[in-house]
This record gives sequence, C-alpha cells and structure tokens, in this order.
Amino acid sequence: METISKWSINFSSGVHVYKQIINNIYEAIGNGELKEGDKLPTIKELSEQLQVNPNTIAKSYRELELKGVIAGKRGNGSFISAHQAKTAKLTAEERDSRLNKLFSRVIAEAKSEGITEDELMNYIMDRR
Amino acid sequence: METISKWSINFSSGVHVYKQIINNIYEAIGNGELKEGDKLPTIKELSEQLQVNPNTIAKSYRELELKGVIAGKRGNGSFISAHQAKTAKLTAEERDSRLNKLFSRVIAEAKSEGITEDELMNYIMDRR
Amino acid sequence: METISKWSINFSSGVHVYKQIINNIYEAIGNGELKEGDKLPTIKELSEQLQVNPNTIAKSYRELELKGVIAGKRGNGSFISAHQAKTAKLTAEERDSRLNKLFSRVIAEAKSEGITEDELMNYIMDRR
Amino acid sequence: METISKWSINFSSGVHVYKQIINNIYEAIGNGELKEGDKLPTIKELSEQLQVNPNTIAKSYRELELKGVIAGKRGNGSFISAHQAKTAKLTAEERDSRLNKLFSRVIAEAKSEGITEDELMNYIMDRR
DNA sequence: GTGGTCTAGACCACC
DNA sequence: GTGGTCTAGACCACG
Repeated sequence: METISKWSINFSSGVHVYKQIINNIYEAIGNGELKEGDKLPTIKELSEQLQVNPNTIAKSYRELELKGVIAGKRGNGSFISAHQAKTAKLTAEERDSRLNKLFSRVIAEAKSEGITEDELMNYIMDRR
Repeated sequence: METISKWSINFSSGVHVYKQIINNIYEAIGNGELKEGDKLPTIKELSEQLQVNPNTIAKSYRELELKGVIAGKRGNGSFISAHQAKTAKLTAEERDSRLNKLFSRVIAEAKSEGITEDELMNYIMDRR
Repeated sequence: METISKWSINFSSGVHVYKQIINNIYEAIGNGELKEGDKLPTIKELSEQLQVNPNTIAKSYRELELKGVIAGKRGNGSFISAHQAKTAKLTAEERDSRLNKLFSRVIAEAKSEGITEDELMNYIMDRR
Repeated sequence: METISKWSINFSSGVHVYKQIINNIYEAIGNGELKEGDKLPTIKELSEQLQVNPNTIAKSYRELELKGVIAGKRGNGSFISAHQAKTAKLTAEERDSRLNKLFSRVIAEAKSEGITEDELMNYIMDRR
C-alpha cells in the first residue's frame, strides 16, 4: 500500500478528479502494484493523502465497484475483485499512436510557454 | 485544412471537450500540420464536424487566443499566430515550475487515455 | 466584502461587461480593497448585485484565473491568488512590449469614459 | 487634418472599435483640434490610416451624425456641425475619481504581468 | 451550495 | 458570413 503513495492529482488538467483516481487504480492494477485480493487505501486515507474530498474518493470507488473491478467489504475497506476486468490492454500500435499524438502536443505546448524542446527533454531525463 | 478533419472528440473520457479541442490544435502544431499563419477551421465548421456546440469551440479558440497561440480575425476566421519566443527568457526557477505543471498535467491526461506513466516515460526515452 | 458592493456596470459604454468586471477587480486589488487570500463575491451574488448573467461573471473569473490573478475553489468561492513575481524576470524588450499594449489599452478605455489622453497624462504626472 | 493622425485603435481593449473612433473625435473636439466647420477625414482615408474596415468608420460617422455632432455633405465629406454638443465636460471631481480608479487598476494589472510600479512610471515618463 | 462545462439561441461588431 | 458577447437554463464535479 505504501508503494501506491506516489499517486498524484492534477486539479487543472481538465480531467475530472474522480476519473484521475480511477485511472491511477487501473494503472496500479496493470503495473502489478495492486493484485487480486489486495486492500485499497481507506477513503479517509486516500482523501488525506491526495488532498481530495472523501466524497470524491467514494465516487471513484463506487464507479469501480459497479464495473466489478473492486469490491467493498462493510467496515473492512475495499479490495481488488477476483474477477479480472483488466485494463483492456491497448495494442502496441494504438498505444504508440496515442503517444505520438500526445508527445507532439507536449512539445508544441511547451514551446508556446517559452520552453525549448531541449529544455523539455532535459527536464524529463532529470525527473527519472 | 483537409488533413485536420480527422480530429475527434471522446465524450466519455472524463476530459473536458473544450480541452480536447485545444489539445488537438496543439498536436497539429506539434505535428507541423498547422504552421504560422495557417487558417483554422471556422467555428461553425468545427462545430458541425465534431458535433459540438459552437460556443464550446469558441471557448477553446478564445483560450488559445488569450495564450497568444492563435488570433481571430472577425469575418475572416482564426489563424495560427507567430510562435513566440515572446514569453521572454525565463528564470530557471520559473521554467522548472512551468515544466512541472505541464508534465503532471500530461501524465493525468495520458492515464485518461489508458497510457501508464511508465509507458509514457519509456516512449520518450526511446524517442531520443 | 461589503466595501466591494459599490461596483457598477455601464451597459452602454461600449466596454464589454465581462471586461468591466475584470477591471473592477483589478481596481480593487490596486486600491488595496482586495488582498491576497481575500474571498471574492460568489458568482451568484455578483450576478444578482450587478444584474448580469452568472455565466458572464464566470467568464470574467475564469479569465482572471487563467492569468493567475484569482483561484476558484469548488464549493468554496473564489480567492485572490498570491500576487506573482511569477512571470519571472522579463527582458527589457518584452517588458516594453507589455507596457505598450497595456497602456494603449488603457488610453482606449479612458477615452470611453470621457477622459482625454492629456488629462490622463497630467493626472499621472501630478501623482508623483 | 494632419494633427489628427495620431489617433490609434486598440483591437483588444474590450472597447468597440467604432466607439473608439467616436471617442477620438469627441476628444479632438474637446482639445480644439477639431472646430466647428472643420472637415473630418474621408471614410476611406481614416479606414486606411487606422487599418479599420470602411464600414466601421461609416458606422461611427453615422452615429455622430444622428447626435448632430457632425454633418455629412454629399460627395464632400463630413464636417463638424455648428451645433455644439460638446463633450459634456466632466466635473473636475468626477474626472479625478475616474482617474483614480483607472490608475489603481493599471498598477494592479501591470504588477500581475510582472511589471513593477517604478517600471510603469518610467515607461510613462519616457513616453511623453 | 459553489464553481464549471455544455447547450441553445439571440444579437452585435466587423469584414 | 465570421468571430464574439450575452442570456438562459440544464447538468455535473466537488466540498
């Protein structure tokens, strides 16, 4: 559960917060950081960690429960459900296509903010 | 202008429509599909093509105009502005701050498309 | 917050309503009536007080938010942001460019209120 | 007519272009640069000088003609009308009140763009 | 309840 | 005909 604590929410990304939480959970499942039967962080825990209102976390969990990805045990927290519902892996082709689009956007956006492509790349390298 | 017509909107991705439009435009600029002085599709055109309310398109265009990325000419359409080194030389501090914001936003959006942070990083590394 | 309630809109001045609202906020900040962290009137409040559609107020607030002047907290209202030296050190060139734009804009707005360019300049000289 | 040629239009001031033109004419009358019987620039002349569409100039002249401030002579241009319709001089008090508001806004707006009050004042001094 | 997005449609400034 | 403002009102995310 401690490894999960690098989740982060961007409040001005144009992506709904509850959706970002869902996405993070999907990613963690894909990563193997969360496996069948693992316990998810409490709503209260996540709420404090991500600085997000508990209701918002609850909404994310509710939506995942509806899809059968997780299951809530009354008073015991929520757990990754035995039923798979994997992240519907993208084909390598589709993934690369999206990455191409995404990255050419990043470059343009960076430039429009006065950042060169080199500065961008250096930043990303340092970030690892 | 015909090459642009493959823009598409995902209404259930959790990413705001006006933001997706902005992203598409940044992508096209990054791609080289749109260059300085090029004419953007008319608000009405895009509105019909993407099945989105004209005001929503207008909102996207306006936000880009405020950022100086495009410029609207009444009665003539909107155009890609001269890309600016206008934001002037940034301090290292300010530059890193912008990069942080930009990149954390990108991560959120990537995840909303089913791309993990690792996949994103690997892609960028390979790209060098 | 009560001192703010003397804001007023002139619907026939030829100046856009959303711009007048922005101007009022800038004025209040310049006056010292609004300081960092202060709460702005609710969109709904201002809307009723000024007899202007809520969306128009929202547009003003959003534009100021994009510029980093204010920040909106969902369910809590909008607040004056920490005033930034965030735009970083400007080059002399860029600074003069911004001053040119700003000041020529101000002249246009002054004239729209019946103030001549000479009166404006004299006022500023006297002010020193 | 040559002295008039310092009129300028700001297209992003939030003040309608046709209104700016009207304001400029009122100011010129107030200044004494334009007196009763003086000939106004041709629509075509002004259009080229200000880089504004002739229709827009025409609209400004039409509005001034309706108010009796100017009078058009078929094929001879437009002239300042004998009837006064002065600029409805502001009281010194009212004028100073508006200038106070205006200037405190300018300072706040400049600051929010990374310009100090000193830089602003120096710029204005140099501008004379 | 608050900010924010989106739709729909009227009207206007400008070309 | 094009961009842009404003209104009106539904609906949503978030607190």
